[in-house]
Amino acid sequence: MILHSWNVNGLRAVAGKGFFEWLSASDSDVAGLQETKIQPGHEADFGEVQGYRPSFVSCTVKKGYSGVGAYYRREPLAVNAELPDPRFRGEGRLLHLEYPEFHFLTVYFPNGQRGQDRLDYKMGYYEAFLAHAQELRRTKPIVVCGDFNTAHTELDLKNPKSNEKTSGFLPEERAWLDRFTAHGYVDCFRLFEQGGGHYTWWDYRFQARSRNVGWRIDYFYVSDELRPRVKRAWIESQVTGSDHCPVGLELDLG
DNA sequence: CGTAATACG
Repeated sequence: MILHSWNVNGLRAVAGKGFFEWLSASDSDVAGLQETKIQPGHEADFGEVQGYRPSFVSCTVKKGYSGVGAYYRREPLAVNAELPDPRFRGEGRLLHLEYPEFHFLTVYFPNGQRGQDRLDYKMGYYEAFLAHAQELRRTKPIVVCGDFNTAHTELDLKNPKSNEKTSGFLPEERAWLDRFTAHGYVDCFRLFEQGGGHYTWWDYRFQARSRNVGWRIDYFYVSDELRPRVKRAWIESQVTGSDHCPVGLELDLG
C-alpha cells in the first residue's frame, strides 16, 4: 500500500502545474493534501479523477485559507473531519480516513510565526492532536502524515543555529515532537536515512530551493505497532508546483 | 516570493 502527503499550497494553483499528472503517476492508494485553500462549497470543482475519489475539509472561518483533503483509490470505512476539541475546529486542519488496518490521519498543523497567539494555538493543537491520536489508537494503529510545521532536530533544517528563535524550530515545538515520538510514533523517513540535507519545504524567497536551504517539516509517522510493516519512506524533492514537495510511505500489509 | 484575497505563510 502506497501513501503520500503533500502540502500543495493551493490546489487550484497546483492543478495547473501538474498535480493530476503527479497523482496519476504516483501509484498512490491514498494521497493526503494540506493547504488546499478550497472554499466551502467549491469542493465539486475537484471531483473524482483517474480512478481517485476526493474528500475535503475546508476552512469555515477564513476564505482561501488552510484546508486539507485526500484523493484515494481505496475506499475508507469511515471519514471524519477536524479534532473533537471545539477550540481547534473550523480551520480545516484534520482529515481522518478509517481503513481496516489503521486510522489514516492527514494534518495541517498551525503555523506559529504570526505571533504569540498563533504559537499558543499551535502548541494547544499539538496537545489536542496527541490526545485524539491516543484515543483512536485504542482501536487500531495510526498512520499520520502532513505538515507539522516543525523541524525536529538540527539535521532537519539547513540553518539550525540562526533559527533557534524562529517558530518551526523552537525548543518547545521540538520538545513536543520528542513527546510525540516518546509515545511510540515513529518518524518513518528516519528508519531509512539518518543524514542531513533532506528537506520538504523551501522559502519561495532568496532562491532557497535551488540552494537547498530547506526544512524537513512534512512527515509520515506510524504508531510502533505498524513499524514492522514499513517497507519504504521517501521524499520527492524533485516534484515542484508548491513550496513543499510530496513525501511517501509504502506499507507491506501482507 | 507566492497563493488567493487584501491575510498569511
